[in-house]
Amino acid sequence: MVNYWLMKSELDVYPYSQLVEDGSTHWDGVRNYQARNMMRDAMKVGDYVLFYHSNCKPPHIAGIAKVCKEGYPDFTSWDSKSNYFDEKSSPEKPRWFMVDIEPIKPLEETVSLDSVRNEPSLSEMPLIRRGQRLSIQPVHQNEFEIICTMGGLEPGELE
DNA sequence: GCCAACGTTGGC
DNA sequence: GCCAACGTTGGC
Repeated sequence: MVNYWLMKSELDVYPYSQLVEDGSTHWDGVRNYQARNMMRDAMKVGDYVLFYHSNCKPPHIAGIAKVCKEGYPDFTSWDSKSNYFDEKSSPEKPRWFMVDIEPIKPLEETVSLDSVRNEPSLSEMPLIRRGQRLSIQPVHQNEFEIICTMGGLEPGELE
């Protein structure tokens, strides 16, 4: 069964356009256990991802991506030169995990945080809950489809 | 196992 | 730059 997710990325760190340029990317650097568990245990190849730009005005959902590789150890965690280095993680005992994602389609029109907030059928999304900082969040299928539609895409015409 | 101090996220 | 929310750390 296909699941749906939202992943946050700071606009000036890794925008959706960079994902398009790269063709795919490994989602390294997540150092939060809840987010790790979702990547390690729950995210499956073929799951859809809303790609969210944070730290910009206005914050918004920029495009659709797809999981193309399931949870595996985040090798930056044992690279002492990496910003994401964690001395408690090793290839033998990895502490952190990541997935790979690939772009599917940018939204025709980005969907701002405000418009999510103003859409009653999206009122349950953790994204708009005050103080919600999780960088990966589960999304319901109907929420995913509503956002696609708001962004000018037919949910059915995604590959 | 409690909880205060501290760090990070991220909208505003 | 501010600050609310919340996760983590570490002393006890």
